Amino acid sequence: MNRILAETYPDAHCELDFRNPLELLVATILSAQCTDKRVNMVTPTLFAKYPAVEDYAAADRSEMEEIIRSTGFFRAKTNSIIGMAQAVCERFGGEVPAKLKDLVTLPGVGRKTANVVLGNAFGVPGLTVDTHFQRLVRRFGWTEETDPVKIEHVVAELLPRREWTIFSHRVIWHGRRICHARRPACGVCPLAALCPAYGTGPTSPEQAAKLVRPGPFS
DNA sequence: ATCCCGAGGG
DNA sequence: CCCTCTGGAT
Repeated sequence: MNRILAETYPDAHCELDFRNPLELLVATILSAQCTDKRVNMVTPTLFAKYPAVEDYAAADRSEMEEIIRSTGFFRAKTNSIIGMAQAVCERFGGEVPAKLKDLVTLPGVGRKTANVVLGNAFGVPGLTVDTHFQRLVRRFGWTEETDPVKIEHVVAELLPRREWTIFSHRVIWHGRRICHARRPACGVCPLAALCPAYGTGPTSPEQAAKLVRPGPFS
């Protein structure tokens, strides 16, 4: 399963734009229930206006809400970003912490967001169990669990630690392109022969081909 | 379990 | 109209 995904998505990587851990943390908070593409449309303006943690911590709420409005949940996300920044300044000396235990104490930062930052900004292997990941590993038949933490532990047992971050990206890319929540493109899926959920979506190649969403390296 | 919330696809 | 998009806090 992992081998085929690796061959299909040799260039899988984090698609959020960022230049440092703080920017990735902010971008990941914004990515909740929103496409990465949409996040990348607002972060250039956001990062220019708030270059440092101190700038977020002192930000005007309505000004920030205006910038991130199109990502949805904009009031909650503004509170999370400002609260996160204040906590980083007060409790971590202005540096984004590089430990899961510390990251999840920040407002608006859960286990999934923390693992994204660890894996992509700090080089610490982590499984990012998001909505795609949950759906896919269950369709693969790897687990029946619905609790993200349990799913994370099950998958951690099945893969070498060094594969955790890249595997998460491959799964997410596959979920975006082919294995959609609604009508997965089973007819053109490279995992079809191995997948217990084959048939969830259209199995004819012609029908399925119409459902494929082109990715950056399609 | 429910709320937060906008944008795009079917 | 409905559902879904790299969730987290209450």
